[in-house]
Amino acid sequence: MKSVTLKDLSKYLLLSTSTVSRALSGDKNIRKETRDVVLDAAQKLGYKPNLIAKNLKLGRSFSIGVIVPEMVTPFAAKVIEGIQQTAVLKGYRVMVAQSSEDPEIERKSLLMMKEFHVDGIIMSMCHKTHNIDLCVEFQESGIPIVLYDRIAPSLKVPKVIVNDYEGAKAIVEHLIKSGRKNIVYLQAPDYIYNATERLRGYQDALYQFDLKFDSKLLVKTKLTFDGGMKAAKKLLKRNIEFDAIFAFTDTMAIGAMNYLREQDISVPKDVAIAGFSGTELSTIVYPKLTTVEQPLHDMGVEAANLIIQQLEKNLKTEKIVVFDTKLKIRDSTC
Amino acid sequence: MKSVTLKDLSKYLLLSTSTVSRALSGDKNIRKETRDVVLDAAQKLGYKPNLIAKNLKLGRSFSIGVIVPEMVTPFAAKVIEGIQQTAVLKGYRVMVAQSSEDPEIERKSLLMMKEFHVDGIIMSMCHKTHNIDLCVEFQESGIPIVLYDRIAPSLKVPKVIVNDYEGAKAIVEHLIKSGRKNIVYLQAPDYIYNATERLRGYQDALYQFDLKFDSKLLVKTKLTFDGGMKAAKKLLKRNIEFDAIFAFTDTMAIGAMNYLREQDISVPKDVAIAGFSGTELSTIVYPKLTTVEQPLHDMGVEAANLIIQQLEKNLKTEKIVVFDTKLKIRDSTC
DNA sequence: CTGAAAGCGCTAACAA
DNA sequence: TTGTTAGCGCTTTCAG
Repeated sequence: MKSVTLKDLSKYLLLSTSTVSRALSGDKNIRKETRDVVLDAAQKLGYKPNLIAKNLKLGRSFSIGVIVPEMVTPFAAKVIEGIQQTAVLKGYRVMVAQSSEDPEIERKSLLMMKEFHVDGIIMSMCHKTHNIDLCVEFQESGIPIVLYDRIAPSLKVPKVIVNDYEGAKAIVEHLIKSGRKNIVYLQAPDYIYNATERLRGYQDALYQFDLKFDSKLLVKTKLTFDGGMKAAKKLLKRNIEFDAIFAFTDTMAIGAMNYLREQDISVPKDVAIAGFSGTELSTIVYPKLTTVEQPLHDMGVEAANLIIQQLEKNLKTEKIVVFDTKLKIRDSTC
Repeated sequence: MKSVTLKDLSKYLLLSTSTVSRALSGDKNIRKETRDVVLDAAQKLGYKPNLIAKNLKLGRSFSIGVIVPEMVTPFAAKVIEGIQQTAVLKGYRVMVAQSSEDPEIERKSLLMMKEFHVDGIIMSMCHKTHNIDLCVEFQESGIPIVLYDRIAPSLKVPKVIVNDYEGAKAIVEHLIKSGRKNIVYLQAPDYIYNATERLRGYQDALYQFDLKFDSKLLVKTKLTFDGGMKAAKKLLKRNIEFDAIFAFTDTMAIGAMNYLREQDISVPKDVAIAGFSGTELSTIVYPKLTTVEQPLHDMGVEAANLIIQQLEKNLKTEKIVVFDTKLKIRDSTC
């Protein structure tokens, strides 16, 4: 089942391959009639360009690499969906790898992407500095990079993020307004960019309502259900008084919430819980989780557009696209 | 930042490109010394083979397409992880697309995969017949296909599945043994292969315990949280008496469970709930969900191996690999 | 406006 | 054991 090639087409039409190629690629140096003839024949013979050959010739692979930290939650899936949709529409394929929150795996994935000659890379970094050197190297060797969500602020590349500061501030304000005084912030490790942004939002919300910031209410933990659980455990064990938790991610929030419930602490009566992400997860747990919703699909679309822009126009930007978030108040707070 | 090519290498070594190529590819027709020299030089100059060129020459793309029905749950992610890991190890890249449970999107994805010249396809079909024609066509045109989980029984391709019948039977037995008499089966639409297998397990478990099968307890619904919810709603509205639900997927089980709770029906006291899949979702909901766990990662590994086997050995099998499931009893049943 | 020819980087006959 | 050569399917100068 050999597929029909440009050569076949040119033989059939008694034209040169170059003419056929030009017709197909919409070159202006061609008579309209010949163009139409070629297009018709291509249609009829079922001609499909061989991307591999095209790639070799053009030195591009028409593929975009995506590296995400995890895929346990629908977070990445939603973004990838947006990327995929946009990319395929413009003739790019998408290759996904997950770092599993391990900077070394992330590094290997980057290297792999290079070996596979992806044209560009979209990445959410599991560590804000660890692989910066590679990213710079890639940039310099002509592989553009776009960062989203978990970015490295120092890297001079386009970025797609949400307003972490505002989102965090809004949700903490909501907690305060509903009468909470001792609000824990379940923080992510420092090597995650957004962690500090959301901390700022948390602190400013407190200040604004004349609540003082208490570092005992700051618990650093891993970005997992388990991390959230352990953090809650630690809080109880240390006998720290708190009536609300704002967690860096929904996952952590859910982990904490489930642990508290197991200890017969009522959510939201005793402790209100709020997260950040806004994936489907937040609506299937009990009670439903108050969270800051991010436009994940759109973020993916934007990231894809940014990378393709660089590819097509050879245009180096450092544009930062900031999406707004939406506060979703649900049963875990009141 | 041009990368070093075979030609560069051959010029540098004053050897022909073919010799260098042979050395690198581990051809036996080469003197050990020259081989070593070449390998050394390749290392030193940082030679990386250009896969695109290789692809064009060999008529292969060294990429594997994966088509999954959804990525909202970690189900697909786990399988993909297994596929990815195995594939990359053997020099293949993985390209993922999701059909979103829409056979037409699945079809488009298949076509896209072909356009991108993937060497083989791993797929979990959202509809057991809709795209069979394309699959057959692909097979015949030399693109091998491996099916997993949601298979099409009639397709003569390798398949990776779990023992749906046994898994379903075991979990329903567990429900019966814990005193449940009126067990609902939330069934998936008929166009999903496993739906009928699990139904068989359900029925046989009933028969075995002399419970009669009541078709009123069979509710067909969509494979989503929402589907589960609506099914539960329907059951209540119809005033059907039931003390347990066995759902086709965890997602559906969770949807139903959440709805019942909202109606102040206690799980597991009034109604026990069990699912099928065994992803992390089942452990983060409240109460934790009893489910049939599938070895998703291993299924991915196996699927990747099966496709690569066909690719490398040009070996057409129709091997069906059946994995065992594990019954995970949690708080949603007792 | 069209054709001839070269070449992207690699592999694999075929020769030597 | 090594080199020569052709060619995978396509684009793109350069001539005509």
